[in-house]
Amino acid sequence: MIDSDDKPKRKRLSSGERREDFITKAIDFFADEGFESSTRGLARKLGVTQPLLYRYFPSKEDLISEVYDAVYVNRWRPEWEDLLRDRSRPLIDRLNEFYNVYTDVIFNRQWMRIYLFSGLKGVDINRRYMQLVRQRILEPILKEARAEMGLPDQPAKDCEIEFAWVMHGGIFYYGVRDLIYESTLETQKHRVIADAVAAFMAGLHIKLHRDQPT
Amino acid sequence: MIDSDDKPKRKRLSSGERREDFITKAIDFFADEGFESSTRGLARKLGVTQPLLYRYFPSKEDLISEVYDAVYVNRWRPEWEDLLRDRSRPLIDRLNEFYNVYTDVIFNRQWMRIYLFSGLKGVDINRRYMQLVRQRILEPILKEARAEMGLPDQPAKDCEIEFAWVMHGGIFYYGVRDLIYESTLETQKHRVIADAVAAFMAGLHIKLHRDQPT
DNA sequence: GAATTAATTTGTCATTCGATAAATAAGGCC
DNA sequence: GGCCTTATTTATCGAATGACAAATTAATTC
Repeated sequence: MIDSDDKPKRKRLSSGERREDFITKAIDFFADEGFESSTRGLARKLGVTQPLLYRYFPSKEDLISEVYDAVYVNRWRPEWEDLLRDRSRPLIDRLNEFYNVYTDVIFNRQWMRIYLFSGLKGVDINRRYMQLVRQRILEPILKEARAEMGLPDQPAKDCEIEFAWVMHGGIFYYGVRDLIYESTLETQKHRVIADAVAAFMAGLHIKLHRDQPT
Repeated sequence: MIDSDDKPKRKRLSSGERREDFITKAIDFFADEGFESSTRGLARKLGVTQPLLYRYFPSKEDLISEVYDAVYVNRWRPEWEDLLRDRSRPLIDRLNEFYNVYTDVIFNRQWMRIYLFSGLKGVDINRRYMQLVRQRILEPILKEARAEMGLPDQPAKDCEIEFAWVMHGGIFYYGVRDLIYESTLETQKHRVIADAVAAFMAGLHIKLHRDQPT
């Protein structure tokens, strides 16, 4: 009557399948419980015994590294960078579309929590990720803005990059409030993005014209 | 010759002093190592034995609660709210001064890390803190903005509050990048704040006029 | 300076942790 | 259907954890 684990019909997976299953579920597990949670808890969630983990990963830390890769590296979409450089459209449209598709990827509980957990652990993968954002997103945005405004191309100043970071961080923090603290209002995401992008673009116009060297 | 702990001249503190010392150093310790770090590690840092902690706090979780209070509750300055309501000055000046003094308090490694650690733990103190920010900071800002623009007083709309959150979050995230990821540029804090506040105010002007019901 | 109080340490217990070695069993191959 | 490979489990180790009880010692009181 009870369909408890009366029959320990343990399913046997190929090495590759099992490994993939481990990583996929480890993302959920560590996102929920943090990286300090036990390998036994993870094994329970996986439906296997704890030592089996050590047939696939030499240590807990190695497993965690693979989680980082699966979340940060594999979910990055190179076409985002193309989108931002498409000069057939006004930059403000590109920014809106970019932040909508970008947040489609990163605004989920897993991504956000893994990002914050790993940041607090001090692993350098976060620093590398932020360099990626700066070089592949923010600096191209500033380059496109100068082009659209008819200004000569030149490397972005520090304070311009920081200004772009404030918009980016403001949008990011909306996701944190939504997914970590679960305390956003009912405003739709695309509306928040539209307002943030509009304010950024207007502010940047003033800023770039003012900061212009003689 | 060696001034090692040859003489275990253990200093004896009064109950009150010891307790205060514990909390002060526990803030540093947990900010550095996270709340999952051991009470033995904390005791080592305090220069006492681990069971002594349990003479002052019934459990580890009780000690952590006191750390929250010391960081969140006790560092809030009610005069911030007065500053924002001082109509003898332009709102943009008040915002600049507010965010400069506010970030003087929260932009330190302790505050930031404790905030992020506790947020991921899911304790409700973060949610309460964000309610505080909304009610005591953001809603007053929107009220002041309407007054300065000569618009009738009315409760802020959700999307207006979210717009204020984006500025607030953008500035906050600057602190995170600086103190958690240690990867900000050399731009001075007050410059970043000035740009963020200016863009917010300009955007808000447009937004409030546009959103105005007939 | 002896007696008393209370701050602090020593000693310890039951769990839980990451990790390893050895035993077991499921599935593929001929 | 028996053999062989290997995926998986059982059993276990040593270290670390939160917490408690009892012993010790520094400071206070008279």
